[in-house]
Amino acid sequence: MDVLDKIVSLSKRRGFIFQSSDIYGGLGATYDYGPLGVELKRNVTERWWQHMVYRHDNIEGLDAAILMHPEVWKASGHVDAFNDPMIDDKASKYRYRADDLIENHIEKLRSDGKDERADAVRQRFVAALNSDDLPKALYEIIMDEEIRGPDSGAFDWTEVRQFNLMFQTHIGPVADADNRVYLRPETAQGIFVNFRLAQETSRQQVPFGIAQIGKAFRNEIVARQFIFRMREFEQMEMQYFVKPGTQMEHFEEWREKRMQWHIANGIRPSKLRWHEHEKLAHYADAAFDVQYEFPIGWQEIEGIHSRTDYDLKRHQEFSGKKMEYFDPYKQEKYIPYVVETSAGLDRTILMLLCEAYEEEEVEGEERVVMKFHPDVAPIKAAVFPLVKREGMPEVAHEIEADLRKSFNAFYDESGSIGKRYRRMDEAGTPFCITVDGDTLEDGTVTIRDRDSMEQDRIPKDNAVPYIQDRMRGWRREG
RNA sequence: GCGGAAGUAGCUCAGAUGGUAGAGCAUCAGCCUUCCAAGCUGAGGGUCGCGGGUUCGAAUCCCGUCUUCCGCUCCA
Repeated sequence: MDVLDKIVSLSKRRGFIFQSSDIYGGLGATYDYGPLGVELKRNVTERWWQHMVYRHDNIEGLDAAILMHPEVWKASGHVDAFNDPMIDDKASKYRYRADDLIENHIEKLRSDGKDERADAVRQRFVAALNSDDLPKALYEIIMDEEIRGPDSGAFDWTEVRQFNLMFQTHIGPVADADNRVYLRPETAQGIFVNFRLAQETSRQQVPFGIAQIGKAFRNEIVARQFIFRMREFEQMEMQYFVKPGTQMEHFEEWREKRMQWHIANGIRPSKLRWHEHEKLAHYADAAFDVQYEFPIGWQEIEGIHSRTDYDLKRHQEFSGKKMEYFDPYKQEKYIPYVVETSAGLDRTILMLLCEAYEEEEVEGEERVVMKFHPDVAPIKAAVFPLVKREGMPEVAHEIEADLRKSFNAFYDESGSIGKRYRRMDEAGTPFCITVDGDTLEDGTVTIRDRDSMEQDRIPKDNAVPYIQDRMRGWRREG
């Protein structure tokens, strides 16, 4: 059983993450956050909002709708980019993009010196891309050119089928092509289309940013690896609008800030790295991803992209509305450039789960402990009466009620004290307070540290400041 | 979506050749216990993923479907 499987199992067992619609057999690549998971998630989004919006006087929040005008996705390029014509080689069972096959075929003709033929196919290909029935047009080219399977060498194809990665729905009770809308495949466009309104109403001046946390949807052909790739997922992103020509300095500034944020959440720097995009998307002039070393390998959790003025320009073109910013000092107008920080919230959660998961050996027994940074831990402290009598439960409940005024706390009197500690280890609770005989005598309690398993004895009334102090000084060991 | 494998209690699994289900852990209650899951007693929990078929009878055979895993394909 590998580590990811153990994390999946613990997530279900302890109430972090469940498969969606579990009692009906589950819904593919869709997951629900349980009682502990939702706390973890709220802590993360809260920290992100604090870090991005409250600590910067030039960043404003936004919460745009999931449904948007269909033209948005034409302007953004998603209608084209998220529609792939696919064809299967029946011999090898491999699937290919039909347009790629034809482009490669044209390349091959050229390298064989058959330029005339290549030009003819190219012409037909361009016509096909603009045709009303793209799959059929591409299929006919593949047939006429007798393009063979790259892996099998066979000429045995299925029809060309159109894959659309955007979820569709309809406005109004009657479903037809005229009222089709999409569930947003990314949150960024909600920021771009609101750029002018947000800027004017908040009276911000360039450079400034708009931050948003929200759901996005992609009808992924393959969506696996637990919550790493889901069909419904959540993004935390900020678009920073800057003066053209200054984008690289802001790009570097945000790269540094975003990396520090992950480290501040308790991720070891050795498990994080930058990945630079070799081939840039059509809109970008620089793109770096933050990657984390998951049990499944190094994978992206956040992208820092310099998107130029592509998006605002496209919306200006498609909407006919000006997307320019007027600089009152220099008396000049321009379409701002955009530096984007876009983090996957669910991937961040998975990263925190993977980072926290530890198996230790304690006196010959295995101990599973989630070493979350205390600030993201779902439960900050648990309170136990050592035994269920002599008034200890009552005192423990009083302490619990006191703790709950400051943060999420938990009470447990069931099972041996050691068992209760281990339960809280799996929940990642950093502190456990135990009421014992001495508490009844002198009002002190023991407080046990999740990571070291060491105990301090403190006055019970000092529990909250003690915990808050220890949370501030927390460092991941190792 | 294609190919392969799998789907039995919350978890990990056992149930040869078809005769209507078990274990350990977990959970709950009680006892015991003055600090790191291991004592005692008892309880709850499964129409064996779902639907259909074959059969006197199916967890066990056949078909479909859903889900998961692996390999493709895709990935702003």
